[in-house]
Amino acid sequence: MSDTKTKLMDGAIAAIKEHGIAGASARAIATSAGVNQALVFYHFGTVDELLTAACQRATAERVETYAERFAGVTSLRGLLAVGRQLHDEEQELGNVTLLAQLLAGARTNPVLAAACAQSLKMWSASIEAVLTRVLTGSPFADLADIGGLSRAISAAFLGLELYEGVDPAGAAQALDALDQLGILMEVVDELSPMAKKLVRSRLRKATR
Amino acid sequence: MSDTKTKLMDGAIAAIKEHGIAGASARAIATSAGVNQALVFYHFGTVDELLTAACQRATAERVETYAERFAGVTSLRGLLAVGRQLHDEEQELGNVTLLAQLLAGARTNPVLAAACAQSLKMWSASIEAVLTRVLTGSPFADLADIGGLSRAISAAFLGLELYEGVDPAGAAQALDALDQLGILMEVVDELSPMAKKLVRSRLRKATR
DNA sequence: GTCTATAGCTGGATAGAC
DNA sequence: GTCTATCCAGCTATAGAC
Repeated sequence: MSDTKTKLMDGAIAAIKEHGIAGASARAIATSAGVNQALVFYHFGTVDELLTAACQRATAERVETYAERFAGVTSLRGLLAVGRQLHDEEQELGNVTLLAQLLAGARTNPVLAAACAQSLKMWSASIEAVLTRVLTGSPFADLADIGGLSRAISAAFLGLELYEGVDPAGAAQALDALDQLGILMEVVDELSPMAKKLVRSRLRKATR
Repeated sequence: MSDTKTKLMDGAIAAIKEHGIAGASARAIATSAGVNQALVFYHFGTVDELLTAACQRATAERVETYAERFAGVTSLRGLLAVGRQLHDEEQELGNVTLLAQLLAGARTNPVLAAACAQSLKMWSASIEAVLTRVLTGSPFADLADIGGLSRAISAAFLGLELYEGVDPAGAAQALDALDQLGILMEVVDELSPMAKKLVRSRLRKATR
């Protein structure tokens, strides 16, 4: 991978963070990257292709960074705690903004949509691995759709990111509420075997 | 309110739905509205001001439409059922896309950000009213922060909307998982008084 | 691979006739 | 209030020198 290509991908990410997806033009990207504007087209053909490549690389990098911490999670609340760390750190770095901007852009851009779908899958897969580990033996493990739950969690964090942009206090409040939901699930998990059995059968009945 | 102003707001919404926030130019909006491009500036000063006005009007209209159905909700799962209806219908109409696009645009546009914050508040307030009614007497009513929970729900739906754009099957799966969470909360709510008391005390302890 | 220069287009915004 | 005409900025993309 040539040095210029890397610079351009970094520049693309910086430009989206600074100007939003609408302002991430070849010129803005080249300026951020400190290279000539024409090189965008030489190396990537179109701006969209560059954005796509940058998106994939950035997500892979971030998922990698969190892999270790996800691996250490042993409870639902622990997962949320990592989620909050992730939210705070990525907020600071502007990385989830990035994904939200790319997703908004993906609406009217099929190339970008494909890249975004893959990025979301990377995050969901990380969460799914944790959930599978953590929920084994709990009353919902056999009933709940772990894949669905991990996607719901990914989506919630995505929404929170957008929310944060316009109402930071509200977003913090929402995170606290999610924590309480996690507590609820764990509390149920720690009930006496009899109570647990009851919950299990009610859950089963309700899902029919 | 003059006829042209109304046409322009309708046109703005149509343009965002069709071209995304990045493609909602004065020209595109005027074409959608069937009026002259210069009238955007005569009536609203800037494109951003027009987008802001259109966003507020559209949200108020939609919240109004759902007020009655929200008022009829008597359980958490009932709320989610209305949420699914809302998700499906708004998906069909493209209205939540609209909000997501506006939120993405708000990142780099303070005027729009203020309008979006108000729009989100309208939705959260609707949900909060339902939650307050539905959760009265349940073990989490006095512990859970209802305001936070309603914001979390708003955020989750927002995120799902973006998710839907790139992975519709995954979004549907996520909604099913949320339904199961609702079931869990209701099951706990229907436990024997003794079990309920236990959950309540565990919840209290865990939130400390 | 990298640069300059530029063609060709679309965008926001305004002046001025009606 | 509405329309035409237009200015100018910024955009993608390419041609061609180095």
